[in-house]
Amino acid sequence: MRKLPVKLASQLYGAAELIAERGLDGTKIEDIAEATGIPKATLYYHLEGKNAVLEFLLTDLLEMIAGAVGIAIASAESARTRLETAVTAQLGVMLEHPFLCRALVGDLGRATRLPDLAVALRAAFFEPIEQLLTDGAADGSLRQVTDPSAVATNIFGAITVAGLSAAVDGPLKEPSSEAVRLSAAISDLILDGLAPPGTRDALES
Amino acid sequence: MRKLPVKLASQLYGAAELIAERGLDGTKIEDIAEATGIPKATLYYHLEGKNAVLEFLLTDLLEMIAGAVGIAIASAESARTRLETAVTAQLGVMLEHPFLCRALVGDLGRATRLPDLAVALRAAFFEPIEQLLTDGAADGSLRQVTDPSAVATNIFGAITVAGLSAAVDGPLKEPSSEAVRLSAAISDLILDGLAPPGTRDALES
DNA sequence: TCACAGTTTGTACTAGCAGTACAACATAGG
DNA sequence: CCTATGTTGTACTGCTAGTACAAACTGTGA
Repeated sequence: MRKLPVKLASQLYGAAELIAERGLDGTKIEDIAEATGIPKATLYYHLEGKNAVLEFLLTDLLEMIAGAVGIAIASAESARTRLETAVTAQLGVMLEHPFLCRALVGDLGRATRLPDLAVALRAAFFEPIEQLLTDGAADGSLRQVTDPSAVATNIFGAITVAGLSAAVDGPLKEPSSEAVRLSAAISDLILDGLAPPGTRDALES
Repeated sequence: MRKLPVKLASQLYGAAELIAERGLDGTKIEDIAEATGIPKATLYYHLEGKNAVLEFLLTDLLEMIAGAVGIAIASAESARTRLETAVTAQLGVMLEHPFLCRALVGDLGRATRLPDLAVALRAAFFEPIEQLLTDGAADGSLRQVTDPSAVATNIFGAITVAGLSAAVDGPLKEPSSEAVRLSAAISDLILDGLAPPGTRDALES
């Protein structure tokens, strides 16, 4: 795949809503052509097919997430604080782009069958969290867990499903404040847990 | 859709792996016919099309999950204990049926566009958890949280993504012991949280 | 044994869409 | 003004979902 000219790339976003709504298979190339204003022949000149349209859009989303999370975890704060910031950052990007998220969830199967995308997905969502768990155990701001990789998957799942649910429920007027609200619930859960106060340390001793 | 004769229903499972591997759109009706041993004409006599094949398989999976979780939460234990049991139950069913899970994740978009299935999905995964949170706040075995619905979504996400990841990584020799391992990690996280011992109550006071 | 309803299955067909081919045209840089 | 590269319309091919239908098969009940 040649590198897409900037102008076309931006037009391509016009197809996101369509794909989110109907899925890639329910969307005809002609529909994409019409929605984006890019003629079919031009689409095929630059892209290798329908899948490439989705791949382009999703790669972009994942890069945005990876970027935002990368900034969040690069600060000098404790791992615990950076974890909270990273959660908010990821949700923030997801809620800013509900159509891309819906396209992602809608064609997750295809996405996981696109090898580059699977790697990008891991890099954007999963690896930063795993890193923070390690950092937190080191700097003492987070407890050492038995199975860090499984816990990272769980956190990743909690965040991602929260973001996807919100995206499926529809676009928001205030994406960033909603991101703060949802990430507060996640931090509340994964930091303090659900055991009633006082019972936790007792169980561990 | 007429009710499918039992014999055909059981044969239909032979298509699960195929659909998991390639997605529904990558799977030709002829392939399904060959894999299941049911001729194409017979498939169309009983089912309304490709989607109906997927719908049948996924409805079955969701019923199994709803059933297992239903048993788990019906016991007389504390809500906290029932929550742990329910997590294990859900993961158990998911890990027993990796191909169905992969088909589900692979065609999640289509699944969410099948209205019946979306309802079944909520009933199987989400609602039982929400109920347990309420019960736990009532019986004192779980802490009262600020936003129960958001927290339920997070737990639901943690479990589901754990199950789906395991399914995507491939079938297991020992699904039930793996389910125990994964659910231990989840319970560890959602009950005790990641804050180091001693810091939690201080923060809350 | 027969009649009849429902089921099974092979074969042939239709329709719609992804992707290709290609020629005419536009544009920009040297 | 010449050549590279990009743009676009049009026409075409090939594949596959889904349909049509007739022939055969199965079981039930009289």
